[in-house]
Amino acid sequence: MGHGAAPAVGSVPRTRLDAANAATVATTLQALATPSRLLILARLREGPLAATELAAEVGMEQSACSHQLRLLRNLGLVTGTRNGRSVVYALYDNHVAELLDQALYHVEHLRLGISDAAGAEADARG
Amino acid sequence: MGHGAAPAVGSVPRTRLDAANAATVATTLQALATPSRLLILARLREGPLAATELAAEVGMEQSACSHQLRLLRNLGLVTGTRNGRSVVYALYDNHVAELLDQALYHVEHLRLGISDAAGAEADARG
DNA sequence: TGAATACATGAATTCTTGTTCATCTATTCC
DNA sequence: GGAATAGATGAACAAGAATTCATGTATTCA
Repeated sequence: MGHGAAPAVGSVPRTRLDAANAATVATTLQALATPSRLLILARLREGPLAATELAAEVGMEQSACSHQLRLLRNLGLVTGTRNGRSVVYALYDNHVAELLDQALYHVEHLRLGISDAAGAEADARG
Repeated sequence: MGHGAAPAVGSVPRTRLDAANAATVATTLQALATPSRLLILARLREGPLAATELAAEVGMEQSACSHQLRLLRNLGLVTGTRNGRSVVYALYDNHVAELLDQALYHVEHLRLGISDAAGAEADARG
């Protein structure tokens, strides 16, 4: 396969995935499946921030960012707490931060093997 | 907030996420953002399997499953190796397995706090 | 060689989703 | 109260993606 086994980063209890859970899990993971939301979460990973500043930092329009923030709130990934005129957003808890970290880490390492995978795939198609 | 900090499961090097990377990372994470692919990956997590059997086990039509498998192959998440008439699919490497494990683990724990988050959110809007 | 099994693929369709635009609510300060 | 700032939200639009259907390719076996 040309790609050795990766070192285990951390061992985590395995969750059994049935068809019923798949839908809800997929819904939550969709939060990480778009560049805009990924940037939002990555920025909040570094600390809380008001909505407008957040939009500015990730280069989105206020409205678009607000829509995405609502989605992330509904998924329970971020919280928004009013502070005067502004609403300060933050990651909900450590699970979100770690989910992000793990996702970025593994995806980055996966991309190192993509050309490799393409080659193996070509062989398979033979 | 009603939700304490989660115990750190494993510490992983932080990846800096800029706008350029966000798109490619999001593309890869989309593999986990759909019930069908999630079921496919979860099944392969338990061991390699031929395409038709895989489709049967996750309850998909052969064609639909094949389309998703192609996508997963192009992302470098799974490999398909021909074995006689059948093509045996497997997770590409340990990073895929761990990404899956971590995602399932954290999402499951996130969902425990969702009603909590909804409450906090209502307060914030108040 | 011909039938049967196992996958792959292209086109079409339908559903979902992200963004924009316009507008609306809430809060602060005069 | 009125203006200004900060966010939220609904409708509309555009783009993307998942599934189905029909068909194509590859391999085995008689």
